[in-house]
Amino acid sequence: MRRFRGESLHKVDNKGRVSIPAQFRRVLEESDPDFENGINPSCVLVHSQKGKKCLEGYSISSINEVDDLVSNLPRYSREREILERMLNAQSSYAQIDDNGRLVLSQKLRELINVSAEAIFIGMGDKFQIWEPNSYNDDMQKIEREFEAYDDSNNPFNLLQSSRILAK
Amino acid sequence: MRRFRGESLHKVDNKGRVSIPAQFRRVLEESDPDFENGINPSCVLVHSQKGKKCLEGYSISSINEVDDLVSNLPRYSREREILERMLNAQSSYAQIDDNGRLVLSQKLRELINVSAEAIFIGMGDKFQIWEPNSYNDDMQKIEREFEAYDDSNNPFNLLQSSRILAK
DNA sequence: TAAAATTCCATGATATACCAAAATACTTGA
DNA sequence: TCAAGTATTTTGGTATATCATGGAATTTTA
Repeated sequence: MRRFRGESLHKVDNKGRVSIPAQFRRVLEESDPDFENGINPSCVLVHSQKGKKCLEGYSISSINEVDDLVSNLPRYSREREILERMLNAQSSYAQIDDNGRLVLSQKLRELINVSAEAIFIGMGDKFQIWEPNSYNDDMQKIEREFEAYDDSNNPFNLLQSSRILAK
Repeated sequence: MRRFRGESLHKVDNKGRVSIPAQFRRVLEESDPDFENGINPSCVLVHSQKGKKCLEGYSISSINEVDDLVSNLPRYSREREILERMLNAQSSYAQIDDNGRLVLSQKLRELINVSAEAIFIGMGDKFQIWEPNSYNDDMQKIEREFEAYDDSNNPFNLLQSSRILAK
């Protein structure tokens, strides 16, 4: 599976239109069955936690993966109700236009405080959309947090150990 | 399968007419066999859950799924009797008109305390209709409930853990 | 026949599709 | 390695279609 990688800054016009980074588009195309039929690919934008100043963009196959897990929970369970509210109620389809853009509604722009520019961040099987300054703040926060670890409990160790366990 | 996503606020006129969010209509069209024949799609409105001040709208295919589950229970069991009452007796067909609206009868409006406005909430394979203030209250309740979870039993873990298990 | 419900029509607002220029990246040949 | 030509991406502007909504006309019901 192709992954979302890298950072990419884009203009947002007054209608909310933004270009999706071309490489991201390749990922979305690869995982949207509609694309086969000559239709522009879609993605799903999720704003899961209030106070979180970014949107998360999922390819069709990765959002399906998440939704299928939710659908496997008992239909009228409280956990399912909560997850549907957090994931489905706080999300929207976004179809890419012929020029490779999607539109962020007024509401979405306000949620993440975006006006003239937005930055796209590759996160593997999803990507994030931030107002550039908010992103810098968040990135600094993450870097500080990372530096505070010592060698023994560095997050990278988690990769190392599960790899060993797997073999 | 296309899913109901997002929140959408609509006017209700004094005859009880409300527009269904256009994206919701697409979902209903996709799953109503009648739509093929040029007929406007229908949905089923259920108002069963105790104390819950909302209606739940099902697409034809998802209400069928629920009905099939009920049908699998022993024909004369008490549980089945109860569920038929809650799901079938407390529900109604609603056909969408040419302008994409449905009408909420006086009775339904009173049940959920709706007058001038109603908000539609995407919940995956169904949607909910709320009086806007009631919805805000309910959403706050869910957020508080969500925050009260600790890392070990957060509902999102249900997704995460099964995802790892699957691999 | 009056009230209620449904269908039909009209319109401003919103969102989508279409076209085109500017900017960037890629290819190829010397 | 460079440079010219080509293709792709990003971006702006405009036209078109769809949506949400209100009101009138028609049908149904009691």
